[in-house]
Amino acid sequence: MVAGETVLRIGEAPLPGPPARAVRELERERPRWVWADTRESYPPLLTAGVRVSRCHDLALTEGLLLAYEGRYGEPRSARAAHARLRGLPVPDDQPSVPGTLFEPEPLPAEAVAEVLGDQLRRIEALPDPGRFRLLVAAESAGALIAAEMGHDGMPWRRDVHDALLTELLGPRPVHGMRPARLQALADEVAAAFGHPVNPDSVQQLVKAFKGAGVALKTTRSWELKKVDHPAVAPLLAYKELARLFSFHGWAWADQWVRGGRFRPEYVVGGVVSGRWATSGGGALQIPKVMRRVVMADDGWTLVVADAAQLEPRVLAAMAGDAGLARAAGEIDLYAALAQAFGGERDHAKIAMLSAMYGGTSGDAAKLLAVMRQRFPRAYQFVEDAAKAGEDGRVVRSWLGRTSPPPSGRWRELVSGPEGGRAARDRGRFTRNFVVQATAAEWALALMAVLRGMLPDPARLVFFQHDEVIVHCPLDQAGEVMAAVSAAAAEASRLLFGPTPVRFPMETVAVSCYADAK
DNA sequence: TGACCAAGCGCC
DNA sequence: AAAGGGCGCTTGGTCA
Repeated sequence: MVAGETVLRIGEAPLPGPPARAVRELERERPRWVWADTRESYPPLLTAGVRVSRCHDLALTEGLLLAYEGRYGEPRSARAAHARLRGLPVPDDQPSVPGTLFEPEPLPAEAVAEVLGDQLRRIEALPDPGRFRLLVAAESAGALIAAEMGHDGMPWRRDVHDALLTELLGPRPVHGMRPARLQALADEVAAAFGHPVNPDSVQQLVKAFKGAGVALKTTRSWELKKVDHPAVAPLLAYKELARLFSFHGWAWADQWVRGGRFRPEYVVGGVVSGRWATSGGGALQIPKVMRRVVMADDGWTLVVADAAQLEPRVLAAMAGDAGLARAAGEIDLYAALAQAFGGERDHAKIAMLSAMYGGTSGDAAKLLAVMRQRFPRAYQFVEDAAKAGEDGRVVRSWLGRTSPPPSGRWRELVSGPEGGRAARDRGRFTRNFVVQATAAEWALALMAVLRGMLPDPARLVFFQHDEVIVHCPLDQAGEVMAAVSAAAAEASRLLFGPTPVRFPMETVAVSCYADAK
């Protein structure tokens, strides 16, 4: 374990000396490092050129355990966990911004060992410690990967980015000005109304349309598209380009791209379902048009791998529904289901998605009835999750991640006149949670296994829910693609054991991300 | 002036 | 081709 200047492993005495060198030495035995917070301990090691293969992140584990134990929202830092053990005042979680305000004293190694021991005991007390141990391992591996991806960065060609922006917006404007193309569109909008209107202001737009005899509740794109007015076309174009300019324009690149690499800040488990979030850089919302900026280095390639139809496969495996699992043994799950839905692949797809997300529109009800009859266990699985949510109970993923409990506000609301609405909303959330959270676990397991199989110097450089990108030398492409496929099989074995459900990856090696798919 | 919220839209 | 849930991020606008 690593705590400040002290380095030791379980059952050993503290070792003196610079952490990086000691860690490098001990890493030869591939221990599982235990530390308070990967975000604090790992980046300095990476900077020193040291990588570790496995860890146990106390803070992430504490968060998972507290949620399982019905103590959602209690501080989850290792320091807080230690204070609770000792009956001391429990410090609030600090927003993790290293190097700002103050850096707390590192947690002593003895305290780290104490918290670890407590966590391991609590895990053993759970109904299925094996699954939860896998969850902890996967979450911790995710923390390593997130730190490494932040360190290595994703290839990002600033020259291509600049050319793309210039093509769409015009040359980079001086600070505070609109690019030429944006200004031209804004002028067109104003001309269409016959007076100046700020196209970034919802209020001004609604007022301007009202003056032109068009009543609008919102200025959402799909709403505007139904309106017949000369301002609509330039306004829609403006909105799209303005977003590009302010979200992923030159200023964004100045902040997030250095040395030909985009270095986002991932937040492992940042979404309640266990999906990752970002705390800057917007790595999970990069518009598709920007993918052409992501290019492999000379002599290297990008292996882009996408889990196909992940969520329905996860449901099939979890629910143990023989019929659905049989269909999920095929490459195209929806096509395999089509027969049950009158030969219509689209109907099968709508039925599955409605079951997982609580959809009610269009033909959903009719198709759900078919699903209930043909795939009763899968249907019942998500229905049970929805019922739990409506009743104010929590639900858990396959490995044991627990949904947040309902808020006090929700409990008030649900007993009021609009109670039915609040209950149904939460039912949709818990219905989706069990599937999305388990899919996130599968993806974490995939990445953890894949990371261990990658040949040096291949690197994971991007992760987006069910998609990964590996940057590697051209001559490693075949090996990496095979590793992706093997890792997917291993991830499904780890989570579900023997199952007819397959988890195919769509994998391609490309020099530019835009060429995938 | 800074804190906060809502709108809107990008990704899965 | 939709449908659902989840997020982050920027801007304008309000309030203290």
